Amino acid sequence: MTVSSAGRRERKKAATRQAIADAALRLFLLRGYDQVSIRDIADAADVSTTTVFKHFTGKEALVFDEDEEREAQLMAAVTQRAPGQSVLDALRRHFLDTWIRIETHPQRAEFAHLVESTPELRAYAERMWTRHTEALAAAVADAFGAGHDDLACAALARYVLDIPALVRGRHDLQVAVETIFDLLAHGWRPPATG
Amino acid sequence: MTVSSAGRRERKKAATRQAIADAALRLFLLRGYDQVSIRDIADAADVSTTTVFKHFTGKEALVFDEDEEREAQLMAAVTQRAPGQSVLDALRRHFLDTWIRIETHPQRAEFAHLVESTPELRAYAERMWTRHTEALAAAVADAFGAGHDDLACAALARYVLDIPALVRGRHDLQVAVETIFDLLAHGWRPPATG
DNA sequence: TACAAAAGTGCAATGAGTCAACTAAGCAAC
DNA sequence: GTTGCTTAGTTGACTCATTGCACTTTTGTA
Repeated sequence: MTVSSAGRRERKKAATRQAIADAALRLFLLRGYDQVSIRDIADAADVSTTTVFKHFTGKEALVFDEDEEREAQLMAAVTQRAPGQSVLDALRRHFLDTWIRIETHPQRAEFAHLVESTPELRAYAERMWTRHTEALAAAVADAFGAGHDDLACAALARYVLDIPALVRGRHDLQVAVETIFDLLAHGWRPPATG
Repeated sequence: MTVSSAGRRERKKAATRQAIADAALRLFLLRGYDQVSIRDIADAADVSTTTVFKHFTGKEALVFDEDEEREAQLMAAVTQRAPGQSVLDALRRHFLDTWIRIETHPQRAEFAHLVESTPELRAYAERMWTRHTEALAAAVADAFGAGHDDLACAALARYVLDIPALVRGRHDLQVAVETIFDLLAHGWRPPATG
């Protein structure tokens, strides 16, 4: 029975994890982050509170269950860019094409609002996002054969990862992203004022 | 006796606050952040634990008791820059002159190590620092008569405030800071290799 | 079948942070 | 000075996140 039962444990584990994440998100959206306790989530998912912590490092992590994917996409944008395309250009395209699309997806709206309206989550999201700085910096450095501690690469990585926070709430994300990349490519210029 | 006794309450309050902050820092440096409870601090300062929270918003805030000052300095660097000096230049000078001097001050070393070695504090410090983005962005925007929501100004503010995190741990802060400002002024260039 | 690893449970404990009712010190006006 | 308002501080109980431990159940495997 090795084949048919292979990974039953894995699947059940994944199912439990998903049940917890689903229950958490549902309750958070329904009542607000602060108004939901781990106990509530555990009950809704029909597990014990300790089991919740076996699957997630903390309450905040329950909200951001699918972040590795987006990091991977970002990394891929650099490492698997079209031949002849510059790193900066690859990143710009990634933001304009992939990132904006995801961010403006209708389903994303209420989730975004949840994060937006909970200071604790906003802080966590930002931390989580900028935490990928090292990985992206390494990818950029590799693209140039520079050392992983190269300052210019680290700066580019961080500045690019700041973009989501910077353009948040702008009416025209497209224009906003272009503005930032223009600054990164050509240097900062004073704003044009009447 | 209006003069000599004026604000005795104020002074006592300030004294209590200081006693708490001092006790906290002393214990943190002695035993490490995680190994000190609010209870310990309250006992050392001879107040109740609730009093601690009357003066400080949370445990982390006990460590960063004097941050408004540095924000004010930064703001002043922009608003009170020498005539004819560009904003970017004023900021560069501020970092090279004032910021590096403070950061490399001997007394600062053990404090820096405490923050450095406590992930919770590192995250908090970064958040605290970048939280001033709005204020700095407004100051920069004012310098150009632009609106307070001007994206280019917001980006510059955030990117400048990222500098401490970016150059942390570099052997030559001077060079590191110059590198970043060069990027901000003239755009990003691939690192020179081979 | 028997055994080891992993998933999950229950329970108790720690520690941060909040709340409400109370005490007492400062301060002002009379 | 005494009356009375304001506010710092106290006390103790409470909620909740998070951890550790000992235990049971399930699953994979020899």
